[in-house]
Amino acid sequence: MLEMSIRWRMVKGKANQKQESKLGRSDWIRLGLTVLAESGVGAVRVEPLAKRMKMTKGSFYWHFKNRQDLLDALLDEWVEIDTNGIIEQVNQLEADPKTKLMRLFELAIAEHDLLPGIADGSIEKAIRAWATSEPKVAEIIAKVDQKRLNYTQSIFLDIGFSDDEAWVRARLVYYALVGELTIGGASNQMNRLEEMRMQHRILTSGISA
Amino acid sequence: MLEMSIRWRMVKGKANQKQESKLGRSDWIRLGLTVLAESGVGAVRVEPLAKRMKMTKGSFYWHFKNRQDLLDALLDEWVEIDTNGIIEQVNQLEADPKTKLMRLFELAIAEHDLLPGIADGSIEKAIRAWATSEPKVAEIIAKVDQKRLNYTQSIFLDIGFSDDEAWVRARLVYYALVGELTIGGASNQMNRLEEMRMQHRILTSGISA
DNA sequence: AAATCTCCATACGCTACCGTATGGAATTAA
DNA sequence: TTAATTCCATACGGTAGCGTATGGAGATTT
Repeated sequence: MLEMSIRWRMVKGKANQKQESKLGRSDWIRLGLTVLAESGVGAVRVEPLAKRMKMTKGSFYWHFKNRQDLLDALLDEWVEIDTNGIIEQVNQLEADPKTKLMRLFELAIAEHDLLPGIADGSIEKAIRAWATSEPKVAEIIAKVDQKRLNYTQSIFLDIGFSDDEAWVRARLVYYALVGELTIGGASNQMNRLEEMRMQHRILTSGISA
Repeated sequence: MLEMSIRWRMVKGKANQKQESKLGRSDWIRLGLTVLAESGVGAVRVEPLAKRMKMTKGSFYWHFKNRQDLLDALLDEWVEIDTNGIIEQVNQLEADPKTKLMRLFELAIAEHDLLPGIADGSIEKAIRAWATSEPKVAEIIAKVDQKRLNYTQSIFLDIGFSDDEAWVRARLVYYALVGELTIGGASNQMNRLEEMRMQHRILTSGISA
C-alpha cells in the first residue's frame, strides 16, 4: 500500500524530433488565431494547443505568462491588422468615394494574410462571439466599430449626403456588413461581393447617380 | 494512514427551507435563458445554476438527463417563441406592407415576455455566439434566418419591388437588424426604433413613396 | 396507517485543464 | 572547455464541473 511508484524512464524521450525547433510567441499566436476562428475562444486552451503544436505546456509557459496573456495577444493582433491596417490602406487611396467605400468593405471581409485556410471574416466573427461573455473584449470591439462607423460616414459625406443622411446610411451598410458576417449566408466570396455591390448601389444613389 | 474519514452528520440539513418547493423543467429553463443572455452558454453549467437556484444538482438531474438536455431545451424555447411566434403574429395583421415590416422588426428586438430583466435581443445574441462553436446550433439558426428572410422579401414584393430588388433589400434590412443586434450600439429602445424607422424609410422608398 | 411515488440533498469518482517546479538538452558566450 | 542562457519535457498539485449512486423527506395513493 502507498506504493509510491516511481516512474521515471524516458527522461530524454522526445529529444530527437528537432523539426525546425525554436518556436516563438508568433507561432503560438498564429495557431491561437486559427483555433479561435475554427472553434471559438472556448477552444483556445493551452494544453490542447500544445498538443496540436506537437509541443508541451513547457514551451507555452515559457513564451506566455498564462492563458490570458495569449488571449490578449490574439486580440491585439486582430485590432492591429484587421482594423487600423484597413482604414489606413483605404485612406491613402486615390479614388472617388464610392470606390473607396467598396474597397473598405472588400478589405473587411478579405482573408487574413498569414492564416492560410482560415475562412473570411471568421476571426472577427469569433471575436464578436467572445465579446458576448467578456466585457473587456466588448469594449475593444465597441471602439473598433466606432472608428469604422465614423470613417464610413465620412465617405457618405464626401458623396454629398447631409450629416444625418450620411449617418443613417453609414450605420445601415455597416450593420449589414456585420450582420452578413455573423449570419454567414453568402456561401462564397463572389456572391458576397456581388451582394455588397448591389447594396451599395442602393445606398449611394439619391444624389450623384 | 488511509483514514477512511467518515463524515456523515447533517444528513437532513436543508430540509427546513421549503420556500415554494417543487420546481419543474420550466424553472430551470427560465434560469438557463437568463444566464445564457447574461453571460453566454459557457456560463450555463449545472452546478452554478443549481447554486443560483438555491438547489443542488440532485434536482437538476431529476428534471434533465444531462447538461446537453437543458441546452437543447433552451434552443427549442427560443425557436418557438422568438421566431415562429413572431412571424405568425405579423401574418395575421391587417395593415399595409410597410407597417408590417416595421412591426416584424419591432417584435424581433422586443423583450422576452417571461424574462423580466433580460435586455432586448440578448438571448438571440448569445445564441448566435453559441452557434460559433456548435455546428448544430448554427444549423438551426440558419433555418431561422432563412425563414425570416423569405418573409421579409415577401413584404418587399407586396410593396411593389421586383423579385431581385425585393431580395436585395430584404437581405439588407435583415442583415442590418442582425448587425445592430450583435453590435448593440443603440443604447436604448427609443434610439433603436428611431434608427430602424429611418432605415426602412430609405429602403422602402423608390416605388410607392 | 402503510406503501409508493416525487423531488431533492449529499457524497463520490472522474476528467480536463490550469499553473508551477524542476531539470535537461542545445545553443551561445566567456 | 566551461559557463551561462534559452527553450522545452515531465511531473505535480489544485480546481471546477460532470454525471451517478444512494437515501431521505413529503406528498400521494391504496
